Amino acid sequence: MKKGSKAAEPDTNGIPSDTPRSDARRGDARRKYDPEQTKRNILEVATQEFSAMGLTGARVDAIAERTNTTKRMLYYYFGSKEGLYQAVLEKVYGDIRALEQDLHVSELDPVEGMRALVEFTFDYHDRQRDFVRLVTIENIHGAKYVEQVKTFKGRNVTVIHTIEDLLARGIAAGQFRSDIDPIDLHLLISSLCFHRVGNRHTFGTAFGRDPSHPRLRARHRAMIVDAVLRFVRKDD
Amino acid sequence: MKKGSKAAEPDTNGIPSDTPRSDARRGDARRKYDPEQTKRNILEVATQEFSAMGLTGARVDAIAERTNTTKRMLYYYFGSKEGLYQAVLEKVYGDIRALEQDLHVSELDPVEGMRALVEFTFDYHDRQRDFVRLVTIENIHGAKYVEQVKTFKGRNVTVIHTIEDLLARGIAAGQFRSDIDPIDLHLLISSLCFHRVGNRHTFGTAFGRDPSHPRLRARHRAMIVDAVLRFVRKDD
Amino acid sequence: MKKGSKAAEPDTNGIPSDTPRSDARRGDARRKYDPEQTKRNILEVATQEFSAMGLTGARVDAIAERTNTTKRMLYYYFGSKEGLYQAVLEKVYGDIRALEQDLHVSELDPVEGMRALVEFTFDYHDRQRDFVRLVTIENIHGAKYVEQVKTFKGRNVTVIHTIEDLLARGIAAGQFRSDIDPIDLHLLISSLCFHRVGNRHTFGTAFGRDPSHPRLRARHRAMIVDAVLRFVRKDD
Amino acid sequence: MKKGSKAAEPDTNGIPSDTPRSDARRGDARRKYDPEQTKRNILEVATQEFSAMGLTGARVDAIAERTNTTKRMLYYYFGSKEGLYQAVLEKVYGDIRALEQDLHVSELDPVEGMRALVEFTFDYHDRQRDFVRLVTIENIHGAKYVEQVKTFKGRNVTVIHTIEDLLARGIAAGQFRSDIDPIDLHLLISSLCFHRVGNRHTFGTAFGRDPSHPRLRARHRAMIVDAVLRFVRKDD
DNA sequence: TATGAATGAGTTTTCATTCAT
DNA sequence: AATGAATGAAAACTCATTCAT
Repeated sequence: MKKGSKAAEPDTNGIPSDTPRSDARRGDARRKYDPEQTKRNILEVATQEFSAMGLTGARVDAIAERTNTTKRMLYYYFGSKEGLYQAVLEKVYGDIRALEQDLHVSELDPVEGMRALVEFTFDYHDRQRDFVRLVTIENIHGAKYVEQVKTFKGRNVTVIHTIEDLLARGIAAGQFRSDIDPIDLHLLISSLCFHRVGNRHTFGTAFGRDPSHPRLRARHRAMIVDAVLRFVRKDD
Repeated sequence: MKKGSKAAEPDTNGIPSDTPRSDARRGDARRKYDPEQTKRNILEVATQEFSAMGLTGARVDAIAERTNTTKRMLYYYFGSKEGLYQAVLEKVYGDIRALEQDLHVSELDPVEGMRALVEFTFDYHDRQRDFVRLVTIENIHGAKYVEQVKTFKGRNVTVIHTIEDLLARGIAAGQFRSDIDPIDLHLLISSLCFHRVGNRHTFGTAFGRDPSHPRLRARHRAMIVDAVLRFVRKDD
Repeated sequence: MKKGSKAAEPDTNGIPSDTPRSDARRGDARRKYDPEQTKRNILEVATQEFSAMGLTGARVDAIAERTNTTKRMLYYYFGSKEGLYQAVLEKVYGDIRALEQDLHVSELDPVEGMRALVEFTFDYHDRQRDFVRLVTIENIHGAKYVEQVKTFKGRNVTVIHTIEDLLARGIAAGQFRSDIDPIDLHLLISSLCFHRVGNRHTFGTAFGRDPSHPRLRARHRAMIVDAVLRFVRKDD
Repeated sequence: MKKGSKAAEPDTNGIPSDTPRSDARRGDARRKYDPEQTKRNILEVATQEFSAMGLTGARVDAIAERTNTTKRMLYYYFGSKEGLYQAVLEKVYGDIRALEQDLHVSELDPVEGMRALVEFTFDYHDRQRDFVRLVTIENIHGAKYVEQVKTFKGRNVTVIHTIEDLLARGIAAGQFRSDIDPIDLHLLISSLCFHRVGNRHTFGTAFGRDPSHPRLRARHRAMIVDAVLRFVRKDD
């Protein structure tokens, strides 16, 4: 009944996952049972399925079928469909944090730092469609599952701190306006980066233009950076 | 099995629907056979249910129960769960167009017109959460249902025309930049108005701040208008 | 919702039905309501539908839709789905009787008479597929509906009398064997004429050869006549 | 809700199925998990139900109730009502082939071989009423389900080869006519054996004579063998 | 006589989850 | 640690029939 013995890799759009197989088995002989590997495999497949179908739309059978293991293991490790969904959310939020560490905007000039932050946010959303979709799905469910994800709240403070730092330095340098709330600015940036990915299907249908098309991608990136910089810039 | 005969009103947030009841029941006392009323009633309930639960999450039984009729009528008029969902999409997209007609931005000064357009867009999304949720849900499904809605594609051109007109007049008046694509601008405005509503749950969880709170609402409205105007404004 | 306002004529294979429209309205002014016409229309459509789908497979809605009238009338005139089915059986058995009157085998030489009878039986089954299917369907239901059809039993005696007469004259003339039971002979003839029509689909699928194909038709007709004559002929 | 654990045996009329129970349960006491047994049990019950009620008339619930398992297992193994129906067709057509193998007509004198073939065909149809009914039902459905049964087409060639062999040897021996098409002959034999079983209800109603009555049975058997032999025999 | 709307009981199918091995 | 079989509850959908006009 299984579609194949190898589960397709999730659509990470070229960004390597932080748990490569070769690395995970480092030092091991090829074991028959590898719980970590099994769990990871389930999580990968589940990420795709939940992302593609939503929490209610996803089918436990469908997930199990694309897995290297069976449905029973899914319950063995994650307890329930919802448990698996939460594990997926946890993993996905964990992935993004790893990337954010690489952003050292505090070392940049405020304007350049702001640009870097927006570009990073843009690129991340543009690439991590699964993430965008899962956030969307969570909102359909009133964010009630993400609330239980421990890593969730903490990671968001970081971004705000980054923005606060940028704004403060920009204000001090006479480059930025002083009346901007950092959380509002984060919302503004997020909006611009998120919407074009999350709602690209209805947008594409409505206007016959797919916002994720490579050509548009570059233009949107420039436009969003431009819009944000114009917004924060101090009027002369 | 029925919960009662009083169907809950949909969350239209004070904006009257374009098919007022008084008209539908013209002159009559509560008639037993009133197909239009029956269909409207089903659609209203279904809008809430689909909006709240998603296409897969919604339950036909649950919809029927909150209706004045039975499940059978739902199939009688809409053929299937998906057919009903599509009818809901059609209605919801129809509602926004009706309102757009009332915006006579072409009579306004470009800057004021732009402000009016953004404020309208902001207010609409802020109030019509069902609409925002349904669009989100459609995107989870890759917009495949809205694609089958005949009236959908033509419907959206209007906004673009409005924007084109505003841009042209603003450029002519030396107020606006001349390098802005109208569809991109629409996307930008939409992003700002949509995201804070659609993703308010995860946002609220992340930052302990509900973007739909009345106090934030006004600030966001001003911020978004400001951001858009700064974006389109011609540099001196 | 209706497919069209005109119901397609049943597949009578070129043999005119005994109740042509023009005839039915003879002498009438074009009346708004014509109960006989309505009934006939329903019966024609029902014949096709029951013949094509079986008693359980036929859908009252489907019949009504292809009718000039509505479902309600169907119940008005025929009481129930089963009532309509029985009316169809009655009509179909009535039709065949009308044709049998034209066979005057008693005036023919026994061998020629037998040939004529077999050819008539062959042609009738070959053309009246609806009849064959309905008989088949009745057998699925243990013939419990046809038992209530008044015209049914009577009409079958006629054939047996015809055969008895042929056999008697053939025996007297030294042409036919004297040990043949007329009802058994009728069964034999029926078998040969019925099976190739009733089971032509599985036969066609099994052997890649459609027994109703015109080329085969002539060959089968000759073969069956030949087989029957060889069977009844007296050995020298 | 279950009627009980004793599932009624299908009407195999004394001919053993090719998958005897004793073998399936080899050495074990009644096992709880025995997929083959479960599938076989469902198939047996389904054969009866479909045969008795037709595809549309059969009720999945009714089948499940007479089974040792639940309705769910029926879907687990056969996917759908139609899938189960197809599996029944496949089994039933498989059964007849198995028996055909035991007929070694090639070792017999042509006339005796032909007699043996006809008698086998007669006996098989006479006993396997379920088979006859299912074929009838398939024809109501235009053979569209049997067309999807992979094993079906190849299966039927065997009989034709047998007939070809008999005809060739009979012609060589100067016993048979040389102008007979083997498929036509198969159709002729089938007709005679099938019709009296498949249409015995209407026949019984029409002539007050049940063709499946033991006394008639023997007479029909002899008559059909006689008719076929007279048909193939070479004229002097 | 005629009609479109309405319906309750039933029918097929699906789904997350657990059991026996 | 792992598995294929099994399940009950619920979900979507259908159908012959009747009601109100």
